[in-house]
Amino acid sequence: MKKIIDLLTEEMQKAFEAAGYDRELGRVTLSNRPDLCEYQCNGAMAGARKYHKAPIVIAADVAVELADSPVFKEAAAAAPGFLNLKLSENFLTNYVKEMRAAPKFGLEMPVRPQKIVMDYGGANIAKPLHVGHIRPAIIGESLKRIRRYAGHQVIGDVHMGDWGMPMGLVISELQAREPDLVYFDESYDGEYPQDAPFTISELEEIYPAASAKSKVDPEFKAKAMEATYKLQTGVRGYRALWKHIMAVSVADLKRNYGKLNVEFDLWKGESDVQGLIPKMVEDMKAGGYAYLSEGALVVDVKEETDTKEVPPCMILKSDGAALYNTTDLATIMERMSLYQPDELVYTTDKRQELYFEQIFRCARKTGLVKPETKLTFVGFGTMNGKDGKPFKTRDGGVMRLENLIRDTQEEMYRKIREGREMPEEEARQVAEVVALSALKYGDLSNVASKDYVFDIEKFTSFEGNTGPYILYTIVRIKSILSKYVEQGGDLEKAVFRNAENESEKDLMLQIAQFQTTIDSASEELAPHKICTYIYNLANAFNHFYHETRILAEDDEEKKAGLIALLALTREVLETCIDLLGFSAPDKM
RNA sequence: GUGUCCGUAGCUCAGCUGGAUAGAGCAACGGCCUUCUAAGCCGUGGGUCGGGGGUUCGAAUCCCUUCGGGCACACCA
Repeated sequence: MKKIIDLLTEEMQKAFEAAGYDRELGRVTLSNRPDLCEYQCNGAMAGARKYHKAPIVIAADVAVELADSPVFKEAAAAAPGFLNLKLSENFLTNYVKEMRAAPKFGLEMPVRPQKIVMDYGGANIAKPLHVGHIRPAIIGESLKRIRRYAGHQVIGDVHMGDWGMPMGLVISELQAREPDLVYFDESYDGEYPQDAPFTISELEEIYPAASAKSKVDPEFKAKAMEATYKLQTGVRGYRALWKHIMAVSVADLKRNYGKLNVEFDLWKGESDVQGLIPKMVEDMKAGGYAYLSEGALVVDVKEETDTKEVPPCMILKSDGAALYNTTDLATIMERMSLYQPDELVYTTDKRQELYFEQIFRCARKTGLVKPETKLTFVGFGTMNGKDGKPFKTRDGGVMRLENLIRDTQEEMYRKIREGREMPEEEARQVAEVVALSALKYGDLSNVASKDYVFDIEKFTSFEGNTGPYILYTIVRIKSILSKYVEQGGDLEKAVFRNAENESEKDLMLQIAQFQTTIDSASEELAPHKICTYIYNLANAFNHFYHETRILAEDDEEKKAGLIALLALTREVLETCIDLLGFSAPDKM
């Protein structure tokens, strides 16, 4: 179904036309003076010059045409030339009624759905996730859900760092500790064991140890480099060991991302595209794109219109080795051939913007992507501590993501026990759900590209613009609805009635903004717009709730109408938080 | 140096395809629970939208300039 704003604009355009003015002037917007009106149109002022008339005269002419409108209850011209609009209750009721009956609340599906690959994980093998991984996970997951809901086909890829020196370091350290492992016996030609010779916690200890050792022990470093080389050239035992590292690590990553309610369709990594590199490089040379500069193989990506200097995109280092660029370009190539996507979306730290600009230009120039393939970079800011600097543990280290989640859960648990009578077990479970909302809403409610301050007190608060406040609102609604059902009511049969007061109408007006919100959040890749929306919606509901008796209403038809409104509010809120990547408990 | 993002209430932030009196939350203060979750609701105080100039009937929003800050600028990822 059409967005409410479009229906209003159509009605307004008809009125402009009927009054003898250009219909294009009839654009309706949300009111910025809620005390005066619900929607407004500023077209009369824009048309003043064209028609050599005072804006107020034009506005008055148009208002006359709207006198019998079935859409507007009131259309008043106000100085200097505003058209102040109030909706007819019938129109609004029908609109929300239709929303509840329609799939996705009437959100229009794209004429041509896009196939989109989203790259948003960036986890590294053999290294635990840390706080730096939280933003790509939260934002990327939400963007994926939003675009999917908007009707597109989205493939999420974690794109792991699973190749290169870190792998060699782990293998060498393992060899130093357990030289007798069969993997290091080059004469061995039997099957390797099914089970890995280490656990995830051992692995997590091995890597930092190896990394530290390589910085002070040149001999060890040389060994690690050799191991890296052997792995990359396919020495059997090293490959087998690497597979163990992968399996153990990926299982752990899945568990940790799972805690964040983050899922990937693809668990591909840098290793998957290594085989594509030689041909890609050859093609770039053969096509005349790549040339040697200061010993390195590069592709120029400057453009005429540049106002800044854009350095060339490096394909191979001067020693002939591949680098991150090489892998990223090869990954683009692989994605194009496997999935033929219409768009590739990268969600990474905004500091990588120039880098991706180079990569995108290079991919375009060398024909890795089609001219119409969209390449999108979504850069996010840093999560800072209260001191305004990148978030650190108390002793200045990098905090594990697991610990950040755990701390948040504990804080949430403490608050629940403080404010509610709830058995410990249940409180733990509720705390988990609510903590996730605190973490995610705290992140997503900010504009993604900006830095934000991680304030556990603020995020876990039940007051103000927070995840817990949204959940609390949902829980209140759920509670009433379940009581209504207990008393023999049927949610599906509840029929809307016209709003009888301002707070009820305002709630309906808020609900009717759903499609507009989802559309712009999807197009602009902006989850914070959904946060703003549900905060407004939750406020509208709480205001309404405060002054309306629902279950105590004697008039059964009226009660059913209120219930229908509650049910729809709940459905919209729950849909929205699902797009943000969290959910609500039944009680809290 | 070049480019880029940002500067809005004491604090944390919305608003920026120009529109009426610049909005929230927190913090402060004051009200509202015999009634569906008071983790709620209502109200009060708090601002030269960094400064200056311009465009416009109208600028937090667009343009220029200036100050202050963050970030990025080929062999890291």
